[in-house]
Amino acid sequence: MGMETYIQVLKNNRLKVTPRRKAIIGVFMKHGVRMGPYELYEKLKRKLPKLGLPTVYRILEELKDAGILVQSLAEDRRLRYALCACPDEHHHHFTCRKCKKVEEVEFCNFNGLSSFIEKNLNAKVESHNLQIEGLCARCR
Amino acid sequence: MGMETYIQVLKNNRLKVTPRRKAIIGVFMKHGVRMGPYELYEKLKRKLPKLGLPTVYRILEELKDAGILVQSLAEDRRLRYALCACPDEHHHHFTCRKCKKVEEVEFCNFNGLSSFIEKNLNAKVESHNLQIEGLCARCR
DNA sequence: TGGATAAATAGAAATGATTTCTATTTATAC
DNA sequence: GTATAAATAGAAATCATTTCTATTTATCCA
Repeated sequence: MGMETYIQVLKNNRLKVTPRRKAIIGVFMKHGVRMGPYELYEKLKRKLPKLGLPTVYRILEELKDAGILVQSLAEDRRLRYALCACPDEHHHHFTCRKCKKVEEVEFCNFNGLSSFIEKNLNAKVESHNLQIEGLCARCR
Repeated sequence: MGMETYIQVLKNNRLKVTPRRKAIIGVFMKHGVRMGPYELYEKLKRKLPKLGLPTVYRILEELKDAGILVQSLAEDRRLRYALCACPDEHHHHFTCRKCKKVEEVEFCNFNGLSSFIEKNLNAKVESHNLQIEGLCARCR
């Protein structure tokens, strides 16, 4: 998925196409790893010396809501973000615990679990979030 | 699962059976909902006026590592904890987004997804964490 | 049962991530 | 080009979380 497609997603979500937003998406496209606000801020402050950390926080949240980024909880109990290559269809992501690379997992067999819950707990399942970790092909 | 069993889990993990730890487990047994450090601190400070918030943070982390508690990420981007009724066998938990009650889901069909990842990404899957939310039988 | 020992805790303090706020700038629609 | 609302900078506040040290306590063992 190229920058043009992400720009289209921004527009679809009524988010303006600003240099900051494009720059942050660009960093994620360049480095396929998950990153936190401060890491992005550090990587961008040369090109964008006036960038503020609050702006990074806000943009990350907006991009997550738009489906462009996925959020995950890191070992240090903080949130990291990574690019989602296909925001349109439901799927999951695999993160390498060593190099932090995030890869798409275009597969989900949650239906069985979901109907188990609806049947056994009589509950209505609304969302599920799966965080998968391990070692990628290169690091294993 | 009763207090005696949790005490046994503490011992198995070489954690001392202290009044604080028992009190925190007790609060979770009484309220079957997920809670954060400050909520527990508030609920306990009458019975344990000398309890400190850092102690609560530490105990929550220890009980999570021992498998007595499960951790989940709440909407406010903070971590909450809930009791795990069967720390021995792998399973998941369902949280009601309205009343925050946490229920056991003694089922997991992750194998299919796992072998999909190992085959397609040539990665080694080491762990997965599934957060399931919705409306419980009472709140739906 | 009582002392030895390491683990656990209180309490104060520091840390630092995250959020809030206001004035200014900028992307977009017309 | 201009109007408008959205986005941003920058400073400051907030507050969750962690660190540190002295003290207390659970547990082990004689």
